[in-house]
Amino acid sequence: MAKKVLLGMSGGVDSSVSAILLKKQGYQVIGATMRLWENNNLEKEKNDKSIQDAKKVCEKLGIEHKVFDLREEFKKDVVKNFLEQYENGKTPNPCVECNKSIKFGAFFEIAKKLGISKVATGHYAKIEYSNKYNQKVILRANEQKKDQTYFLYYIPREKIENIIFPLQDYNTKEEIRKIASENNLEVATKKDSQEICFIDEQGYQQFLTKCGKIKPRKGKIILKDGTALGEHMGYVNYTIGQRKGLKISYKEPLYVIGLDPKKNEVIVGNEKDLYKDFLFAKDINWQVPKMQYEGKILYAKVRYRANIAKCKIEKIEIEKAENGKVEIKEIGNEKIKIKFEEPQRAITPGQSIVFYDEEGVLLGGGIIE
RNA sequence: UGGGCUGUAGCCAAGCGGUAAGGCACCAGACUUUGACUCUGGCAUGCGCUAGUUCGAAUCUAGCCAGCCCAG
Repeated sequence: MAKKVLLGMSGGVDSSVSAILLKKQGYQVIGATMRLWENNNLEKEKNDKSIQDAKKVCEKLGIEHKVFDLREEFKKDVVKNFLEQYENGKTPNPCVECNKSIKFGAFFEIAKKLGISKVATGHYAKIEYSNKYNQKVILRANEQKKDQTYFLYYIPREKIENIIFPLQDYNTKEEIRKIASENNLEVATKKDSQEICFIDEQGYQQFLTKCGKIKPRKGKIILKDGTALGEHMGYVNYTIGQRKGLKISYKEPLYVIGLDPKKNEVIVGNEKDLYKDFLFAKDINWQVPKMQYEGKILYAKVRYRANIAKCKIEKIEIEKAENGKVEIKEIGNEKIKIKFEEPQRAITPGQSIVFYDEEGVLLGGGIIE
């Protein structure tokens, strides 16, 4: 009997082609689309459309299609955290949390209940057995530009061996689209999705106000030395490194270099002020045995689209609660200090630092403080 | 009131007789699993106003207006 695999299908090109590839490899594929976020009719329609698209693909391929309602989980695990982080002046990356809790969390559990041990998604990333680490590891995609491993570092290590990324041997989106059109899939020309999936055209500022009940208050925009230059519309609307929307004319471009939620201030400076060569991170998850890496040279990305930079873990501390006891957390309880060889631009609290080895193996990552 | 200085796009600013640089801001598009960054494109038929000199004026002249500074 063919091995079963539960494939997450968004109705897009990538996951549809994944279905084709898995089938070709001899798997019994069960397609599944998740309802994650529905706050109004428009969003419901969007979800229904995605489900319809995925269903059509499954029908064409002669595979089973299921729909799962994970709205509660999504709200609890992803959206809540997203809102809290913004309120604290951080810039969260919900996809990281979603992959851990939803796509490779709740979705994984559903598969298990259905008696399916393998889960697949249309991510651009690779999984291979590594002799070096003696386990299956996630690797960067062939094409660096499309690589999505940045969002995958929170997947618990033991789950990797049951994950399949069917697109892993392809290099470009064009190849994927070609396969889709060769198989006469309507979704072949569907536009790439972008932005955060639960944020609509109105943008995240609207979202924070409506769903998070965050009331942005006006405040000062200041330079490092305290000179007031203008007024902001609420610190939640800014992220470090941001240039657009400050509405301040100055002798040179100004960038946000810090947020102060307590004083409700946005701190700006010039481009040079954006560079730092160290950072602290917490909630670290390692996907390979970590002990081999303390003090060693690693490669890391500080933002999804940042370049990979050489760095070193200077210090690893175990986080302790106020009573001095070691905190037990689901994800690691370490706090680490990273030192970069070259200063990095716009290191932003709430974003992730993701580590790789020199061969592109995803080692792990954490949240920047 | 007298003396001096200034007046170029939303902000800053070059130009000093030959047909309006640049920066910031803003807008549009590209890129994007971050409304970040980056990239590309757009952005004064007109230089406080009015008259004059000149083939030709933002540039020279006169008057007026506005703002700033110093004197009293």
